[in-house]
Parts: sequence; structure tokens; C-alpha cells
Amino acid sequence: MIETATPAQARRRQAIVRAAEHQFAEKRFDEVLMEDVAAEASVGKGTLYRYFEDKETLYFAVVMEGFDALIERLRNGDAPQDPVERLQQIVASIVGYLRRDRFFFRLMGRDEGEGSRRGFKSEWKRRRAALVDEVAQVLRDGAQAGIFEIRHLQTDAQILLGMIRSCMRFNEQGLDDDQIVAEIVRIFAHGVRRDES
Amino acid sequence: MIETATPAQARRRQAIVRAAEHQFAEKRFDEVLMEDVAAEASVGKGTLYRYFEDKETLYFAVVMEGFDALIERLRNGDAPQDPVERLQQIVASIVGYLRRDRFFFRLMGRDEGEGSRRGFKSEWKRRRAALVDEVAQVLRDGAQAGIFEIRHLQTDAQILLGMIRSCMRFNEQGLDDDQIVAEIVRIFAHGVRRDES
DNA sequence: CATATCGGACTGACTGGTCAGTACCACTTT
DNA sequence: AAAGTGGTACTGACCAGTCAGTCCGATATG
Repeated sequence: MIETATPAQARRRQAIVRAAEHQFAEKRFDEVLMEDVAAEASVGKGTLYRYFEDKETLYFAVVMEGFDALIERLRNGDAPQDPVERLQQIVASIVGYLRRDRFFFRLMGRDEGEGSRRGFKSEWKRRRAALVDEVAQVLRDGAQAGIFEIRHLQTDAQILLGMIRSCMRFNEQGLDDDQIVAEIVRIFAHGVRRDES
Repeated sequence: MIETATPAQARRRQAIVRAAEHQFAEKRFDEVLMEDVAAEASVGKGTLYRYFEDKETLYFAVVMEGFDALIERLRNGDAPQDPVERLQQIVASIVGYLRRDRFFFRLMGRDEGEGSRRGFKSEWKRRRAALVDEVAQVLRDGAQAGIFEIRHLQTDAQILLGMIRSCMRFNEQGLDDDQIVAEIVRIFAHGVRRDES
């Protein structure tokens, strides 16, 4: 297990994670062979085990880094004032991310039980909570601005994420990203809009 | 492989499917042992193979029967006239089903690639499409009644399913079924409600 | 500068354990 | 008696993980 990394090592590590990500995106855990991951990363099989303790650990590294990348993405970027615009921005951001990182379709709906050994489960929960909070933040601000009516903050954020996920996942009508974003925002923003009547 | 079934065989088959369903709901495909399925079904391991060709086939039988049961459930029941009530009814129906059948959390978001061998994949798609259509039907009727504004029928149905799924899946606020249904219907029905202004 | 020595990263052929699937038998059901 | 069944013991394919050996750059020595 390599701890401190030279730039070359960091690059190699990333190559492995990327290869694994690709493999896990296409196949079930048991269908993914460490050999294939190694081959795709242009690395000897043994090298995998210098960077990751075992298959399970590699899998979770992929998961965690995916979450981190997305959360990072959401945190950067200047937030518009208008709540609806802000909602639109965050949805677009997530849609854009999912477009690139197919693996995340699987993550965003996967539960515990898988690789429940060690502290994976709790770490997984923590990241997911961070993602939800990032979305919830937007909703809360919209509520404080008097634009949204949010009844269950966390749940509503989950709902929004679920909308995005399923929409991208089973996009059989072949909508492009802009259309998807527009449709989700239309439904959700209208849906939670405070009723003035 | 048993083809035509006596009542006793049908019962046994169902016991196997139920046991498998339970196992697959808790664990990853490779973590589920055929032995455990057999034990839980109170059946000899060899008997499993009289009813199902192999593990993969058993898995897909579980998937298919889950879909069928849910679709069946949605088709039965008298549909109210009012579109919003009807929406509420179908959401409640799905929520109720998911509450009982934890396995379905996993299904409702799983993609191809898994057990892609043979015609499983296409069969899977067909069932999922049937489920989506069942939901889409409600939306279309609401649109024709001039209550809903539906821009992308299939996609909107997918979105609704995604809302339900993620809401039940990560229900960390501990909402009960009625609250979940109410919140989803509130957001979705308002979201797609035709704007008269 | 050439050459030796060192050490750590890398490799892939190999191994050992695990389980899906099978074979069998004594027993029950039809 | 024919067909099905639970139980158990078996086997063989498969693959995660290992490790003896290679490679390579960096430092030391003549």
C-alpha cells in the first residue's frame, strides 16, 4: 500500500480508479475482473494491490471519489440570487456530471449491505448526506426567500436527486441535457413554489 | 426444469422465488449463496435447479415477477375521475408495494449489463416499459382533461417513478407512507399543473 | 565516465479457497 | 412404480490475491 505519492504514482492511481470506474459502470461487481481493470489501466495486476487493499476497497475508492468530485463541482461556481435560477444551476451541474460519469447512475441509488464490511457503510452515508445537504441548501434559501414551500427539507432534496437520476438513466426519448434540466426544473420549481392564492 | 406445475409445485416454486427475493434484497449477487436460498426456502439445493436453470435465471425470475406483481397491482383498482386523485392513487399504490417488497428498490434503478446474457436484457426493458406506461397513462389522461401539462410523457413518468424511489429509499426523516405520498403528489401535481394565468 | 550495488515499484504466472452446479441415495408423494 | 424431493457429498471452473523474479533509476565507487 503506497501512502505518500510521487506525481507519477498519483497519475497511476488515478488511471486505476478511472479504469475501475469504467468497469464497474458496465458490469456487476462479480463480473468485473481485477485482471480487466489492470489491463484497462495498463498496469500489472499486482500493481492494483499496491494501491488498493482489495477489490472491495477499490470499489469504494471509486465511489468516494465520485461523490467528492460531484460535491466539489456543486460547491464551486457562483450562486445566482434568484432561487429558481439557482435551482436550475445546481440541476444543470448534476446533469452535466452524470453525463460524463456514467458510473454515478449506479451509485446514486445503491444502498448499504454491499461491502458492508469495515467502515465503508458509514463513510458512504456521510458522503451521500453531504450531497443531499448541498441540494438542501438551495431549497432552504429558496424557502427563506419566500419562493419555495419546503415541507421536508432532506426528503425534498432526495426527491430532486431522484428525479434527476431516473430521468438521465432511462432517457429513452433521447432528450438532451438542456431539455432534461428544463423539464426537471419546471416540475420541481412549480411543484414547490409557494402558492400565493 | 419443471414446466407444467401441480399446485404443490407452484407453491414450492414461489417459496424459492420469495427466498431468493429476500436474499437478493439484502446482498449483492455474488454474496448470495444458492445454499442459503435453498435453506431459506426449506428446499434441497438440487431442487432449485429443477425449477431454475441457474443462479442468473433465478435472479431474473425474481425481477420479472416483481415487475409483474407491481404492474398487476396498478392495473387493478378502480381509477377515480379526478386526475390528481388518480395520481395520488397510483403513487400510493407504488409506495405501498415498495414498502412490502424491499427488493424492488434495487430493481427500480438497475440497468442492463447485469446478466446481459441471453434475452434477459430485452425482457427486462419490456417490463420496465410496461410499468412506465402504466404511470404515463395517468399523466396522459390528466393532460387530456386539461389539468396537467405534460411535455415529455415517458420522461415525466420516469421522473415520477424516480421521485418515489429515492424518497422511499433514503427516507431518513422517517416519514410514513401517507406523508411520502402526500409530498410527492404535492410536488409533482403542482409541478405539472397547467398554468391558467 | 564506466560499472557495480541497491531498493522499491512493477509484473504475471501461479495457488488456494470458494461455490455453482451435479450426482447420488433414501424417502415421500402422486 | 414413477416422479419428485431433501440432504449431503462431490468436483471442477474460476478468479482474488500472492510472491518470486524483473526492471529501472538513483546513488556509490574506481
